[in-house]
Amino acid sequence: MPDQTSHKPPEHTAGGPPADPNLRADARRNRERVLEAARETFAAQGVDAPMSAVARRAGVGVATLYRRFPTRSALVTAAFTEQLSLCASALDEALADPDPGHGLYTLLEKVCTTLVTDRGFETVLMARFPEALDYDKERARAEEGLARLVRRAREAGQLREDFDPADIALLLLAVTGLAGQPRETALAASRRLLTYLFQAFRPPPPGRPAPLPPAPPMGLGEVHRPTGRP
Amino acid sequence: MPDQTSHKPPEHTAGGPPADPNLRADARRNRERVLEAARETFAAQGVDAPMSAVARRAGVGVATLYRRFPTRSALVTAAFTEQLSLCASALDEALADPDPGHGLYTLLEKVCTTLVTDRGFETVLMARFPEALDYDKERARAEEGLARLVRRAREAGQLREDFDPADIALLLLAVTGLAGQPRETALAASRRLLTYLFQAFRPPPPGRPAPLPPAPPMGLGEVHRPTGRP
DNA sequence: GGCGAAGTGGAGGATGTCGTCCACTTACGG
DNA sequence: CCGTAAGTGGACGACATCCTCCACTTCGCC
Repeated sequence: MPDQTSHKPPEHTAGGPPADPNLRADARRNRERVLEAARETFAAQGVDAPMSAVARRAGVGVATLYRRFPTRSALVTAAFTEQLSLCASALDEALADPDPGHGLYTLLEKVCTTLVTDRGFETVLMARFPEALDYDKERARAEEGLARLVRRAREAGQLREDFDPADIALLLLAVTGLAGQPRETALAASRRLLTYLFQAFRPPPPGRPAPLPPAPPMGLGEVHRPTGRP
Repeated sequence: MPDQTSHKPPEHTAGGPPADPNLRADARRNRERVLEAARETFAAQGVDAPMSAVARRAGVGVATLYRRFPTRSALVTAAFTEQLSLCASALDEALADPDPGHGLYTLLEKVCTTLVTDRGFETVLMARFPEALDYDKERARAEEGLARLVRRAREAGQLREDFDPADIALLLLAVTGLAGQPRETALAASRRLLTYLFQAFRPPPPGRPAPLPPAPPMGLGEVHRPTGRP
């Protein structure tokens, strides 16, 4: 055989869904249980929930949790990776849609639903955990794809001339504000807000000039992170 | 002199700006310093900032703080009373405006600016501290006034038929989502979002039916409070 | 001035979370 | 089977925050 000294490609990536395939069976099982517990706990109590709560819910000792996910960021990141890649493929679908306006709307509806349903996800999507290193690449890709989608929709006359890609971030941030409500309420609110905004995003009828104030300087990756204690 | 026995009208209201008039001079001074420190600290670190941080910033011992404001709610509540009553008078002005649409817009712009500028204020405005008892009456009044304003604006043809008072709460909640951004960004974002939404709130041109999904069941006082730890 | 009550600051016990360490258990290749 | 290394749970020390208690200081009236 060509080689042997355990010279595995160095952990090819961090935080991702690839549950190390050379993990003992029970360990891998536990890892999954922890991730699920994390999602549930975060949804119920927010991303600041005590680690021990996650461990308890998973039926696992804290040590296990800390061994698999040394920091809270790692846990949060890993817990929402699935949702993240779901968003990524939703973006691909949107780009493939022949009707860019429809594609954009569908995409945002999906993302907003996730935002409002899986509480804590905004923390990851909105770059609040910079430690999620490989997300940077992912995010750049997303940002670029979004910009393309927006440009196309605008050229197709489905978005007003003064629409700015930052308005997407604006919308996502706004939806985030609804996330505290009980699930059904939040869903209804999110749908309604989205509908309102999309109507406002369309080119205005010729009669109404309706100028906008300038777009805020926000990109998906540039949203401000809440200050830790100084 | 005509009278003396300190028979001041009994504390005409609670929780408000009327710093107990029969408080020793230095005590009253300290109370103000604490309130200002609280506003600053909350703005910088959020309403969960340690009480000791507030005390330190005010240049006071913790005991002083706790004597004046026995609970965190009391402090938060008191700290934002001024903003609250500012909002109340803004509502009165709006109701007095002969153009209900303009009044509503101006009102919301003021409130949103406050929301985005004084971080932590949403906590009070959005009923996150139920202990603020007298707010209940205040809130009921606000809710009623808002409903009236909305009705008038709708009757004047300045709001679409399917506009719902809950959409105001929706808007405020959405703006809350922007509050984490740095001040200037948040302000720009808030203005832009408001403009978008107000355009969507106008009656649609006859050509476009543009139905809305149902309004979420939210009143100003019914926003869900974040779960404490169970 | 001087005295009493109101006011004050900081120490300190209670509580809760973090993250590590280590003696025990379990999977799984031989 | 059985040995061993991977895996595990919970106890534990460090640390932050809460809030109370009490000896000392200051205000303001006589």
